[in-house]
Amino acid sequence: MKIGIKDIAKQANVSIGTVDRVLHNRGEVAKSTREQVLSIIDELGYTPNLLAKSLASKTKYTISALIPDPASNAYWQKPFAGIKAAAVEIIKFNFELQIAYFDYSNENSFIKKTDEILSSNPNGFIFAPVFYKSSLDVIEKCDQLELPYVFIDVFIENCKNLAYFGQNSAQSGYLAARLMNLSINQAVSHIYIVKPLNPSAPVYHLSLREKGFTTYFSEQTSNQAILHSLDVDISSPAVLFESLDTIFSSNHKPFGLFVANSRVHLVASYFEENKIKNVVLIGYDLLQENVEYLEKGIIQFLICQKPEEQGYKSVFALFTHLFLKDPVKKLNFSPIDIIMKENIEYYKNFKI
Amino acid sequence: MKIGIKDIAKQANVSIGTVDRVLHNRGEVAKSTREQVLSIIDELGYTPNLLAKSLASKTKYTISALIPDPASNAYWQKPFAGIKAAAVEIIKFNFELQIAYFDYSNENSFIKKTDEILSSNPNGFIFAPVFYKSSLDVIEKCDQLELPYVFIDVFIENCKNLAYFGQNSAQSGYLAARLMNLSINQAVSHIYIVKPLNPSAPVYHLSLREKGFTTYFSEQTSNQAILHSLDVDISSPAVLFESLDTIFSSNHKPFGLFVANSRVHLVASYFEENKIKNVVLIGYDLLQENVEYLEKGIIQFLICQKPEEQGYKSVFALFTHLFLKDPVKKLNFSPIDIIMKENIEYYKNFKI
DNA sequence: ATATTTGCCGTGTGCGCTAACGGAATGCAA
DNA sequence: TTGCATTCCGTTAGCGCACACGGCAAATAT
Repeated sequence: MKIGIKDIAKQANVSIGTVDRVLHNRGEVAKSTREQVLSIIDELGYTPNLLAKSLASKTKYTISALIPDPASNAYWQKPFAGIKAAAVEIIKFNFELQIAYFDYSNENSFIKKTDEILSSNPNGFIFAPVFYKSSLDVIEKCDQLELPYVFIDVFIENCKNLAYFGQNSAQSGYLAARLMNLSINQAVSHIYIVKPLNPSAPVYHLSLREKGFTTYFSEQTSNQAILHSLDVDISSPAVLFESLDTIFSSNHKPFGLFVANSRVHLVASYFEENKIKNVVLIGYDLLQENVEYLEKGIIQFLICQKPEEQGYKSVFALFTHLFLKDPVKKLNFSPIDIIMKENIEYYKNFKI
Repeated sequence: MKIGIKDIAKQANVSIGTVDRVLHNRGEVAKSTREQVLSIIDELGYTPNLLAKSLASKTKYTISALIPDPASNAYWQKPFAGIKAAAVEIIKFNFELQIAYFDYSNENSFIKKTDEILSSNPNGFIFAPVFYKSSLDVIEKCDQLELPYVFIDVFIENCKNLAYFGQNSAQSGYLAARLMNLSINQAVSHIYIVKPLNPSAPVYHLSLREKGFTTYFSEQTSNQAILHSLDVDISSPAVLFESLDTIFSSNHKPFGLFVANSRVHLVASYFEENKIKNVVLIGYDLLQENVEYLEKGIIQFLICQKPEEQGYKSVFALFTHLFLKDPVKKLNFSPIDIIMKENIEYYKNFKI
């Protein structure tokens, strides 16, 4: 027997109107009766019927999301998908989702879009604070407006953000190193840490992942690995291939390559073209191209951090905060999935 | 502007009562008006408001679940948790969940419980068909009663089950073998496949996992592994330890052990007690004990197949079938997660 | 003294839908 | 013609809640 607003009204000898007023802090109720009602609510353990609530409620919520343009950044299609999936689920609770994009290598586009969003007065804001300086401005404005905001993918410390959904980048690099080390069976192995990125784009995850990777090997006592770091420009494939040529023609022949982001497929295409075998290749994220190279056996390991889920959960964090008014966990790291040829099959499709 | 039952009533020049009658096939409506209403529903793309629907609806659904007793089988606490989590989510849609248990090593308890459940006339049935023969009887009865049923954990072919949620056991064994092979760096390596089970309990997954494991090694051309199979009785630790003693004192010293179910912690405790190091130990499932041994470095890999999720999704399959009347995917394999010391942290807590 | 404000509270309507009830129209038998 | 099923359909009362409205008393003003 589920108890409702009517039951507590009867218990308190007041009308449901009064109960409703104390539930929503809409004032106009004597302190004594207010406390009376409150105690009965507590005693009977009343929880509102969310169905009836959103059916009767006229208040609409709009939440805005700002992420790098998925059209020009394959990785961000994943959080994007998650956000959209969450959007359709909460539309029935009078929630509307507005998604905007910025150019990943253009800070001004980020600034411009945030201005637009903030002036549209949303009830919640999800964004990827990839540009540190500009993000601090945004954060300050949000705090002033008392607008709840959620970080996705990138974390900035000491903020009043409602939540963060992303990865533990250093730990994933650490794990990648463990996997690389597992594969080592030579006396001396040259390992390359490849950091592929466009110039002027932020490098947040890259350096953290590298750090985790090197940390692992520095902890190994019987260390047979020699680590090299290699920054590559991927604005054109030719430039990338050239960089890789220098490695493979050096006298420090690579035993393995750790590519610190989702562009590992570019390196894999180099492997394929040059028929390179028996070199361990580890990278990130289940982009279609990466999946294909994994299945071909050119990539050995992909590390995946459920980016769809991050998008999905970001939206739901705001939903639970705004609608359910329940507390939200602030720091949320995704699981670090290890994907190999043998278990890729069941990770292909995103489902919640 | 969301369109509702009222809108289509107006369009069709009938009352909402009539519209409701055609929507629910409750008869008492002339064929001509029925078709008229139907075409308008189609034209306007009407989708019912589920909130209002379940708020107004008086029909209750009860779905029953029958699984091995979680109290005496640590693994089954996971699907159990998932089932319960799903139960609280659909309670607001007038769904009630009744969970019953049977004794994993007692077929009669299974038969008895299924009888009880079927005579209680539930609207849906989730069960683990671990006993093949008895399960066939249950399936036949369900088909007669036109009661939708979902298999969890164990799959029986050629049935009209609504769905199956479980693992691809052979593939997970195959993956385990790959991981074992990764770790091999000796010329000749003795690998033991350990199958721990109580006598008289079914062995469904065990043999499939073993098969997958051996298949992998049979496919390797440069095979340095010699496989041994070992059945052990875990009704008492002493018996298990004795079996392991014979292995470790043999002249086929193990390079690695693949324990084909969640009892790997028992083997790990043997390792700990006998200070066995540098032997690769691979097992299944994130039981608390297993997690501890993984973190201690005694277990190298745990393979996990999201058992909570299987329970959760089984319930939701029935929900979508009964309430949403949407189609349900029949065959659902869980992802095969590879868990190591370095990524265990983010798999510990079950969350949907 | 009456008029007006203020604090506090109950009532009523409706969100979109379900399902019982009852009524009008038709058919058929007495 | 009357009586009584049968077929078809409209009306209505909720489901639990939000929120506007109005009302009654006490407090303050004129």
